[in-house]
Amino acid sequence: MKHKGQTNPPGRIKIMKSFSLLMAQKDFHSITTAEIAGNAGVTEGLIYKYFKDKKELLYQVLNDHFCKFQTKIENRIAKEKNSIKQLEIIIFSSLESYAANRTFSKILLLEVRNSLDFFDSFAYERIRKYSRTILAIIKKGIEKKELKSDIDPYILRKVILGAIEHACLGEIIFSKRLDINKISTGISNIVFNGAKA
Amino acid sequence: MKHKGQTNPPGRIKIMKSFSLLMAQKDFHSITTAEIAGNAGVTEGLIYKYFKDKKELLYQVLNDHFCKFQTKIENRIAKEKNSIKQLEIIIFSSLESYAANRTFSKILLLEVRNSLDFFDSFAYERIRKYSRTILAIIKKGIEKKELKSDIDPYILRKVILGAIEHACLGEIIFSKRLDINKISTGISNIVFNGAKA
DNA sequence: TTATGTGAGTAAGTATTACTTACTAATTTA
DNA sequence: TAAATTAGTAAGTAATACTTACTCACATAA
Repeated sequence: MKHKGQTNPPGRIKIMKSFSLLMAQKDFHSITTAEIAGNAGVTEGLIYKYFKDKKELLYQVLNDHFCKFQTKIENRIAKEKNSIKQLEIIIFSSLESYAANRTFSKILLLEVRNSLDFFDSFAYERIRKYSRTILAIIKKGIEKKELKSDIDPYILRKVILGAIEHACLGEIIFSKRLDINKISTGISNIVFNGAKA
Repeated sequence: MKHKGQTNPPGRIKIMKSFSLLMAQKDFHSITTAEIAGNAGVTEGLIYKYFKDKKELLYQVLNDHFCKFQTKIENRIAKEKNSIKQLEIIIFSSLESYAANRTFSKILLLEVRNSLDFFDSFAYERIRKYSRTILAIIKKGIEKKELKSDIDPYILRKVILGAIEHACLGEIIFSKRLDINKISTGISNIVFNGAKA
């Protein structure tokens, strides 16, 4: 019997909670279905009633977290008109979100990417949408002459996203503190003003 | 009986070649030890004579590729004195290396990071060394006033490495072509001159 | 009231897979 | 030439992701 995904029964919630908790402690592959079910207080079989496989459970957890982040950031951006300010909000908010939610960060930066399945998932579609938003801001910024006309919008997006992700990576892996203010102003300074003397 | 790692017997070479070939086709976790051994024309047991486990095989392959890359880039950098030029060489050479060797790129950008074991590996030590080289160039650049004195060397390194990695990511995942020249000059332009009009 | 369909959950598998053990055969070294 | 080391094999085993076939509770309609 297949689950239609309309309701959210207690078993399903318990499985996701149990999995999130375990993800905070160890990496995806070393978490077993027996563990997930055991900590959730359900049987292993139930996992497969609600999720196609272990990976889909991972993608669902990621999607849930990303959803909350996305609405928050969109509200913040809407309050600003200047494109550079908007991009600064994106840099700051992304760092803030990574710092505040380590499990989410670990999944997004380290775990989901190694399987091509992810790029067909609903969670990835959400990320693409976010990425398109950034591109739109950059293009608008060039149009309004707030950004240089000779820069490639796609490459600027890559630089910004890459810088954000790389800035968090070490800190996430080794569970270090993230000085959000310092890093976000540092990135903005380099990306917008340049490093050349 | 344990292998001491002094020699490089045919079986070991065949296993690494077989594994590299499979990595070009699918992701790490969906490659089985039976497949590796089968394609190499050896038995499964032999894998565990030369490698502690499947992960160590992955790290070894990465290490081999990285080794070649590192000597090449160090020669190129040595020929340059200006720190900005040196960093431009790093950006270009990294992109070139990622583009030329997809298997290596996939392993480095997508596969090794999800296990903490990697960060204890010999391969990671090599990456740290490379990373220290970049930092040294940046610090020297600030000293020589080729780079602005108000930028944080650690953050500039993060921006550069993040931009490089992110620039390749999509192209690696979806097997697209990489326009190295365009992307490397694009990144350099933004990082050194800034995006603000 | 009773029949029926459905969603939530369980119990007991199975096939696959990473890894182990205990063994040859060949080659090097003393 | 004897001993020790290295290269390699064959046949396991324990664990794990996933499957199958079932029960129970409950809503709704005849």
